[in-house]
Amino acid sequence: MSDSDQQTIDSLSQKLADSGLRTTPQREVVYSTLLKRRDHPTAEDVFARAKVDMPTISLATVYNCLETLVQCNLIKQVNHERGPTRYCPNLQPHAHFHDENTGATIDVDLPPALLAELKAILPPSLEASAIEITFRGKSV
Amino acid sequence: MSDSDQQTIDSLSQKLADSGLRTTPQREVVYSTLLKRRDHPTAEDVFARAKVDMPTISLATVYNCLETLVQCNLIKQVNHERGPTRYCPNLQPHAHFHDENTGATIDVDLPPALLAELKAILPPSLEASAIEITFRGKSV
DNA sequence: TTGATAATTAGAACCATTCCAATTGATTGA
DNA sequence: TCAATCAATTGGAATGGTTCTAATTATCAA
Repeated sequence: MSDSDQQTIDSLSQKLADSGLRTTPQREVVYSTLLKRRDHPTAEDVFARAKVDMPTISLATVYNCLETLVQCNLIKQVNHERGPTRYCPNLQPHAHFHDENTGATIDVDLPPALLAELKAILPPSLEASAIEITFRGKSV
Repeated sequence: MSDSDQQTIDSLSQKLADSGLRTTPQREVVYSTLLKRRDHPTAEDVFARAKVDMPTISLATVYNCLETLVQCNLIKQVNHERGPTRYCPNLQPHAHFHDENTGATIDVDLPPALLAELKAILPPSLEASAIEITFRGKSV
């Protein structure tokens, strides 16, 4: 394991501990799987990749770990139409572009000013805790 | 049926015909159900409401009709996390606010200028055909 | 009217996800 | 150190929204 991997596992342990949760080998494998290839894998994708490092891990555990990581704010869920949920370790404010040609999900940085403008369109009675912006289209 | 209902059914027929599809009693009932209460019902909701006017309609037909209406650009699908798909006859550019208190989905008008700014954050290689903006939060 | 095509229908199948009950693993306190 | 307790993992069953299938019914065009 590289130094930077060890560092990210440290921050994983930190955030888990903050929520009173344990650092388990399964959680480490699932989290490092997401960091390794940031291509918005599904739970099944993560399962397949995690099994390379830990052949005994179960799909149920992958779901459990992903949910835990989401709750600890280490990763984000990405939904597109009714497809399977995808997972994303990018914590910066960003939008998603769904490429209809390839099926790929691409991160698009979101300028803070635009985020503020978006929040401003809400009537005062509505207080947003999260915004999700999704583009659908084709890459040329 | 009121004059305005008849008018909307006329535009339904028009758009269906444009796509080479027939105007059926089921499609009329499903469409008018969506116009009657614009509260983003699920397919099951639409089914329950449509049955009042047409007790023999089936859930499969409701799904078929909703899909047809989406394809004819008469209604929009709204997805939120992994909940059931909801349906919306509002064709103006708008965002959705999901109220965590009530579960309600609220339309929020989207200024054209903001829409343009959003499209501008995409790299030139990505051409968006649709944008979806969803807020999650609480109403106060 | 007749044949072709479109639409509806009931129920089966699907698939991502969640639930459940049993087991395994880790931590705490005697 | 050794229980006792609690957390986490596991395989498989169950769930729920949606889609598929095959049969029937309705509509249209010749």
